[in-house]
Amino acid sequence: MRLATWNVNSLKVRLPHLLDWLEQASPDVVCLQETKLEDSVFPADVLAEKGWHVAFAGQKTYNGVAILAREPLKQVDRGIPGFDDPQQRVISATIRGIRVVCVYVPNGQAVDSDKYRYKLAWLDALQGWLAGELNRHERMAVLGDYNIAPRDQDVYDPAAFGEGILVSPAERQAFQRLLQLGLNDSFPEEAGEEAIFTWWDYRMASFRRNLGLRIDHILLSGSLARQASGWRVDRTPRRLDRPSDHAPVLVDVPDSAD
DNA sequence: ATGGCTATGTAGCATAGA
Repeated sequence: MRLATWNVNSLKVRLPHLLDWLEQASPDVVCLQETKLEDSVFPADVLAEKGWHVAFAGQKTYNGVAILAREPLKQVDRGIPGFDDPQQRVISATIRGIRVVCVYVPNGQAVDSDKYRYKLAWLDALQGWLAGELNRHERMAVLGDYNIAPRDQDVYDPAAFGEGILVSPAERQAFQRLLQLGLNDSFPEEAGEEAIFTWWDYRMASFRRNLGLRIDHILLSGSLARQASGWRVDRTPRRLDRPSDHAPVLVDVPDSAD
């Protein structure tokens, strides 16, 4: 079972890229972020024609998340229970016995801004919710755009970022608290510096110069993490005309026979 | 030099992203 996450930065613009990529990369489950589409205009028909089951939670202009799967999605839930939020940033579903949670973590804009405080509160709510979810679901995957680079090596120029957003101690601590729940980063510890970034700024020819960040992550519960393999970033869609600024991240986990 | 793009909503720029 191949799991993937991709911040498409407008599904309207990126739908052709997505359809091509689904054929090329042959994932079984795909979490999308920043669809920027209201539910009434989500391209469910086009995806259904290609054999995809879909669940989505969108809004106008901003945010929006979706899960695509080769098999039917069960127990679809939207948002973080108990955290009242008009921003559509979370959708979850069970596919083939795996609880899949798709997250679009707030950006934070600037340290100490209202949006930064919202980001930290949001992460706190996410952690509280996932703690319980992990007790209910042994096989669980939390995929998405976390807007956090966990280590200095995940940033092309750590000095330039200092303690700003995406790398600030409070954000990194929030990420570590997710790991402490029993979620494991499927990113291999032994990975070098090559091909680990998942986002490159549109400006400054950042992609060509590989000035990027690793901010999209696939976290797995223990039983899944022990058997996961093949973590990788697929940079091919980032090379196309009018690309998303994020590249898809994939990992393979074993199919549960039952 | 702290910018440089891109997408959206909306009709010349403002907001947001990371």
